[in-house]
Amino acid sequence: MGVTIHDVARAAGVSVASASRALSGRRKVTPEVAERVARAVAELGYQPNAVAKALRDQTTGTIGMVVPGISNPFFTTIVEAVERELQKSGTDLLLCASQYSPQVEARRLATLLARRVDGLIISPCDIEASVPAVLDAARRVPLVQVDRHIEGGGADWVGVDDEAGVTLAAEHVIAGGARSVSFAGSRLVNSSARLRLSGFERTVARAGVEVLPPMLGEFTVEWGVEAGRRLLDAGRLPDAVVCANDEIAVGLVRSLRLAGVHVPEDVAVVGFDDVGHATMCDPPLSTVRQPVEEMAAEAVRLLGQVKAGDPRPAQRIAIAPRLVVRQTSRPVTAGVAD
Amino acid sequence: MGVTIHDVARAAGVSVASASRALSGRRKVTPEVAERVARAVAELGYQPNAVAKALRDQTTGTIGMVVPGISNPFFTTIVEAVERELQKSGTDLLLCASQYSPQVEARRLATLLARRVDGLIISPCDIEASVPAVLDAARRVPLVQVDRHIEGGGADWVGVDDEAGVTLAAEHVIAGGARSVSFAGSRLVNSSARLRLSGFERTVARAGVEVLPPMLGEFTVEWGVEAGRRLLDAGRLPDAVVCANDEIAVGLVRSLRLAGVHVPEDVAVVGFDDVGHATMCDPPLSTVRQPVEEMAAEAVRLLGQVKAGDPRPAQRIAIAPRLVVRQTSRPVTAGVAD
DNA sequence: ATCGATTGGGTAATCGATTACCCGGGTTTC
DNA sequence: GAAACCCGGGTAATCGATTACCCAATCGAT
Repeated sequence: MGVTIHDVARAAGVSVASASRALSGRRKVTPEVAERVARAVAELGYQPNAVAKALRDQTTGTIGMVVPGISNPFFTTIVEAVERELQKSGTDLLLCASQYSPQVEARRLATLLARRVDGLIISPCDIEASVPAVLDAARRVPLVQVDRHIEGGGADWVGVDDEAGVTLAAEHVIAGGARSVSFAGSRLVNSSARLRLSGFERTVARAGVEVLPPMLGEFTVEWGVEAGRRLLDAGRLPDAVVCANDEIAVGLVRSLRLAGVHVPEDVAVVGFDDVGHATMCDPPLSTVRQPVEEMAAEAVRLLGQVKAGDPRPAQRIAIAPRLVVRQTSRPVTAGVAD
Repeated sequence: MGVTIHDVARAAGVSVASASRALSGRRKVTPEVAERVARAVAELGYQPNAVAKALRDQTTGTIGMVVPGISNPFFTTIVEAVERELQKSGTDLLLCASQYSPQVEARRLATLLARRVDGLIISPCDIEASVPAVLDAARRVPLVQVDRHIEGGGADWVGVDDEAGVTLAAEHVIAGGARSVSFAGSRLVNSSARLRLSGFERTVARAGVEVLPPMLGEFTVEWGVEAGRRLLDAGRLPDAVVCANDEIAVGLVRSLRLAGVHVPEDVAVVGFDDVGHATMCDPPLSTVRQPVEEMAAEAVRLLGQVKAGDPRPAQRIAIAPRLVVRQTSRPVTAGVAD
């Protein structure tokens, strides 16, 4: 079924070396040979076997990527950006989803390594449980983490400055007049969840506003809805809620409005990520924009620099996020606050 | 850097054949040998090279999947379902996005074939332009199309019965009292776009209601918004709009409501797909549910049956969709319809 | 005691592309 | 005119895992 370079060489009446050289152009051949090889290739429909090439060259021209889930638009946005970036160097992407499970994640890493990817980009699903698999992989091939990261400084990382992001969000609602604030986030199983909460707490403490206990669940719309319900049940609403991502914010806004609460008049809401659906929800969501394109470019660039098991101290590149004020928070114009 | 089975054999003091047999269990070895090989593997951190295995076995244990884009939640849902299904047989998925471009699609297919995937699952982005690449690929490896398909019967296909789906949607709004209807869909570059329009036209013609000219753009929220604007500009609204997917429906509902039009009282809207955001938009969207999980299972099953370049006539498996009535259309209760 | 069968282990071929190495013929240079 | 050099082409080693094939040892049966 497979036509090999031997078949091409035979059909062209030359040796496999000549055929290979004619195809790769890595050594000169006479126009005559080039011509006959080209004709043979066309006739036989020859397509080089990348598996054999990979074995011989000890490089596959692929990099593996592991993200928690591909139904989360934030991750698909990163994936697309990474793919675009890799395309420039003719590298292919092997994409895997860990399904938010450290066990699945470890298996995915193992098969990617078995397939001898030239590098790995990963967003580890658990700040603690992902550690051994990630460090082990980093020892074998160049690896960079993107967005989420494991604890300790064992591997390079590119992401947004989470703490700076929530600080922007919190200061924004406080500047808009909020005197009591709450936080709707995720259980602290990954780095984003932790840093966004800690950044929030630090900022509000400094500002001296009243802080309601944080609500921690999942990074989903459903959890946002549930968080809204809890606020309503508590009988007293904060002036503003800072959310750890857009999904939560969307759910929160929906459940508040369903109960007749006005957003942003009664409660201001700010999300995080600004991918996809922030603009299309109603009203459009104020949020903190992650510079996904830059992160992807930076991750790929960094991947090209790191070597497997490099003893050099790991780099952490935190890109500054940007606040995007839409309609779930009060715009701050000089002197208008409150 | 790479530890091979030779290293393991040496460390265990046995031949590579014994090491290989101890690992695969495909022939018996003495407990003594098994034990020493196991210890050597653990000590050296040996991990079999899947590239070499693939070359030798002439099978990679991977199948390739090409979808138009991974930011479309419908495709990611299918991808996840396929991945789950393949996991059962230990097969890995190589996922590629064609970015809605037949050229990119052809390139992706070529690299997947070069990497010697054992099979292909594809949702071709263009009903015409995708034909040569898809047929060529089908000649080389087992291939099944999912959801979208190319024209002509050249390759197997699994998907939803698009015409039956829009028929359900159209009959539903007509039963709900609509006397004038419109269709918001996509330009006819792929099979879904064509079949959904033709199914709509057939149904409304049969029902004898007034039909406004169809609006054809993209499968996006933005186009839905634009379609809503066009309806408003036209000065006269239909009683119902059937949309070719949920994104369009979401955008349409938003732009109508923004203009003060009541949904479903003034205009009923029905979408198509029922993945992800149909439930979380406001109000929740009535739509036609695609049985994604079944489609994925069926596609994988079919892939296991087809052989490359099989002269057997291609199969087309159309799964029946189901109407899900939520709140953008009037529920039909006996005797209540207008 | 001897012959055939069984069992477990080792050697080397295999998959397909690349390339180190070698060779022969033509040029150039002193 | 001979030595040194290119230049283009061919042969075979290489990457790592698997396994066809061969061999020696052991066992059971006659």
